[in-house]
Amino acid sequence: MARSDGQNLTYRIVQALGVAIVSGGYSAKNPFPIEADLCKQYGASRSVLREAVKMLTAKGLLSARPRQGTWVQPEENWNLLDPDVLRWLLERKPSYALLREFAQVRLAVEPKAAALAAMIAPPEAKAAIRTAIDQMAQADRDEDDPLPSDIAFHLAVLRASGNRFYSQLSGVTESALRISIRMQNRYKGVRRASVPDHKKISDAILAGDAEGAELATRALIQEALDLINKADSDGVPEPRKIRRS
Amino acid sequence: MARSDGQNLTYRIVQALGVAIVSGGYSAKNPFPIEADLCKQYGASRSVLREAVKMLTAKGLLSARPRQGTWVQPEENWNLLDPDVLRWLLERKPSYALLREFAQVRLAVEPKAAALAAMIAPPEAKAAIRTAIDQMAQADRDEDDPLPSDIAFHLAVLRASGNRFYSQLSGVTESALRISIRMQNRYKGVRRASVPDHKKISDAILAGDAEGAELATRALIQEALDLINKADSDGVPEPRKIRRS
DNA sequence: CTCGCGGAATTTGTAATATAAATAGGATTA
DNA sequence: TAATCCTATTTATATTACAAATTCCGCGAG
Repeated sequence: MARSDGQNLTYRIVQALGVAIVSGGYSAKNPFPIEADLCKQYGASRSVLREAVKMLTAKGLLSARPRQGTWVQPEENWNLLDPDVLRWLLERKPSYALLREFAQVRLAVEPKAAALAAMIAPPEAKAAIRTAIDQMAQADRDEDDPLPSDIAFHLAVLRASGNRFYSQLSGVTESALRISIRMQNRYKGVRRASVPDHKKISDAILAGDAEGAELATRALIQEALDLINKADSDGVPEPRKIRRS
Repeated sequence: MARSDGQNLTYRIVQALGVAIVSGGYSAKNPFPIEADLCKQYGASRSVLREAVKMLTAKGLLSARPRQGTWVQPEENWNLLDPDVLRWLLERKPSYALLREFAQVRLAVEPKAAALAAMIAPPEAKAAIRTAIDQMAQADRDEDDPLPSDIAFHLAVLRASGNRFYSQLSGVTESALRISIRMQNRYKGVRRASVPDHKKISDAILAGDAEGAELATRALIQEALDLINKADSDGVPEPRKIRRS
């Protein structure tokens, strides 16, 4: 995994700074430090520190110039669709606004992905969908945590679409789905995901019914979106941070 | 601009390596070089070179380990939605497949963005849409290049949606739109974009007609998608590379 | 007093070198 | 043959030095 595993120093600093930045830890009255200070703060050499800063720059979080120092980019320049950035945001600064916007993305994309999957998914991709839905049902029967198979199902559909951008979203999606679904299930007061609703989607895809898959997916995600809006307007506290792994 | 302006050595190397990677310039028989060789090749110090490699790592293109060297990640790990990565891909290795997949994304997202814009766009956002459509009409009358205002229109709609992910896509979209629209216009044999079709969208948004905006947008983009598929099946040569700026 | 100019100071950019850590691959030995 | 150790290679980290960009301040001319 080339992710920020925290194995080596550079990635640990990327992680720490990335979280601090998206959490709003730097501002006008607490500007982003200069290299020398960051070195002291993290007890790292200038090399590693600069490499970490460069990685965050590549993700649109930072920018630097000689004599002016390094500063946090305005939020609209952040690469929100970078898996790391989105994960940091959702884990450290979850908000109904962000969950709603992400649900809107899902509402736009997943039904189309399901339709494409119904039309062109190769056998292996269909098998992955079938496996996921089976495991969901299994978890439901055993009263296990349905979250992993729920996520796996949505990812499998996105991948089965054969569209590289949709597949890409699945990487972005994993952490977002984790939070969305968890919130959804907690709010509903049940730990069960709605197996029948998911089954409807997979049946349609496996049967090659594009329109049915699209409609069923739209219905499922619309429900999730409605739930977020309801929780928001009901004044339910924002979903809490994820515990450190 | 924190983009790869080519201003300083690091960004020039990021650009050069990024392009080489997405163009498929490295493979089993031509593996990614070790740091020492890259330093010689680009006449750069190890510091700069490592910083450039780290930036590409942050975009999912590379991965490295002691003793094993640095290697190109499988394509499914690339951050396709990173503006740099997508631009490199489209400028250097345009293909109908990629254009089609991107059009599918637009088909999923832009109608929803238009609908949201109709519902909640603040006055400034609506003004931006109005300006863009006016300039399109102007360019049409004057027989100027309609491309810039065409792009501006689509970006304005995405931004007006108030959804940060959609706005994000607009950054990603800019270069993709440039190629898509150019291809579209060239293939149609006209340099004119279809002003009436765009006008229909903006009218609906400005009137607060969400459904109308969604439908009109879907129609426009479906047409673009059909065009790509037709050009592909007609065996029209792939869109050519963009000239160096 | 104001404007412009130049020099000093600060901060990132680049270079060069040295050492540590990880690990693949070969040599050695039981 | 198999387990172990050794060595070579490559990235990871640290340190130092200097270059380049740019702000800021002070000084002098008008």
